[in-house]
Amino acid sequence: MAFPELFERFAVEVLPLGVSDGTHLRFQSVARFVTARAGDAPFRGNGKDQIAFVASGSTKLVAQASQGREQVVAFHFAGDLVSIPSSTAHAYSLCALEDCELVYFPADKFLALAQEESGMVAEVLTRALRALERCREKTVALGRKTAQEKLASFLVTMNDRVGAVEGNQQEMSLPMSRKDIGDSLGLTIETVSRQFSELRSLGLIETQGRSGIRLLDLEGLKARAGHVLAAA
Amino acid sequence: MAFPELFERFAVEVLPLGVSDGTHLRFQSVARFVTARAGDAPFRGNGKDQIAFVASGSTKLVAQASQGREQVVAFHFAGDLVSIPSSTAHAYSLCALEDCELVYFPADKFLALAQEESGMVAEVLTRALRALERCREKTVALGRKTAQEKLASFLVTMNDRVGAVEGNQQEMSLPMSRKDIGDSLGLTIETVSRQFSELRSLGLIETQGRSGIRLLDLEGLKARAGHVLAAA
DNA sequence: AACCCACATTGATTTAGATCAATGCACGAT
DNA sequence: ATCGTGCATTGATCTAAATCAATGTGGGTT
Repeated sequence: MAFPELFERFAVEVLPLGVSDGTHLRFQSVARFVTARAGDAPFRGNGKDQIAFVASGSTKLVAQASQGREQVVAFHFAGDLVSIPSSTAHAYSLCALEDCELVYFPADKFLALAQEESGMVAEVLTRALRALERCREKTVALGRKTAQEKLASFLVTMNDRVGAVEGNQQEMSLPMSRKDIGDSLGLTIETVSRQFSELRSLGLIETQGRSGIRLLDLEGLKARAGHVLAAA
Repeated sequence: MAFPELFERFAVEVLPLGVSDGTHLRFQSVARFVTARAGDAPFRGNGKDQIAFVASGSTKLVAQASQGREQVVAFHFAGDLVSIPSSTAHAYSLCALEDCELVYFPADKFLALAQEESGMVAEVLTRALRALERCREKTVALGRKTAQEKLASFLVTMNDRVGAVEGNQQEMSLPMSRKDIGDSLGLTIETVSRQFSELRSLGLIETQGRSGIRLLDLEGLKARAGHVLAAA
């Protein structure tokens, strides 16, 4: 995709309707366009906060802990806006799961420009609150769930986010490896694999190759995910 | 504290300078004022997102998982703004650690009003991004750290947030119990207690009664926290 | 179509932290 | 001041998941 088209995709998703041409142009002038191959880490924390828009493909935001341990903090798909912090207790890097097209902005300039258009800050705020909500749900899983509950809730969440394949509502193709899933759920590859096998033998899922997954019993999975809905 | 004073504290902290009188009044008209005693859960998820401002005291945001397991998603102190989600996979409740004064807003009305003043949305966005950053750091701890690293990073973080007692930079009084700390770090009370003892015997901290903690060696604690800073 | 290699699965063993069980102590109530 | 209760500490045992160790397999490459 050519750069102008890339930026247009960002504009359509994130800039509110009726944004002024001036703002539009100023955003474009601070944007940096990057294409990344699967496995690349096009961005590493470099002391300045950044904001990335995922125009196509999918990414993971990874934090490094000591001794080579890694924690996947979030996965992102086309249309997502990612805030990448830099002055935190852990180094973060954004990493492509599949080939990706990304639009980068320095966070300070992005936020300053956003303030020119009131609807724009609101849009970014909405997205930030959604990201916060997802992060909190992940916190619950990491802190208080068993391996099986973690994987079950992961699959239910991903089913919502990556959407259906070829019309079947409960069929999806996951771009991340077992290692990525483990690093996201605080588990090892082996435990993830064993839980996949377990869910398979319980008749809740079917796998096809390395990335194909069909949820045979969404309600059953939710029941095993340890969710507790708010009382009405 | 009387309600007008309570609201004023919110206005000073969150409303940007020079906000119009009209907006100021409209905010006040949708606000609900609540005082809570230590241990109270003045707010339980009820189907509508809410925003709470902590005027005084401190709170925890707790998510329920199945079988009575609880995860503390965040702690809050005077001056903090909390977003309380409702339609998530887990039921959340805000709970007072000490006697508290709170100002509640329905999230939809709060956000609509915020858009009347561009600086206001920006302020809320800044706070949301800070909350997101904290939540991500917590994710790293929960997913990839040992009990000792979890407690060490918790203490370092709290030292930043609750600040100093009586001039001593590294002395603080924590409002939360061992149970709360465990529910925040994904550990049991016993493990938290054992790690307190361990850090004590390593000469890194000193405890005084149930809530007093002195960090004797902040650098030593950070070294045991498993942090990995971004390379310059 | 056959090959290769990284990824995934399965099995055996170990271990960090949970659970079960007393004991100790802080701090508010009397 | 003392008392009693709930919180914290310490100890013994158990277990879910990690680690160590092969073996299998999907999917890209030639």
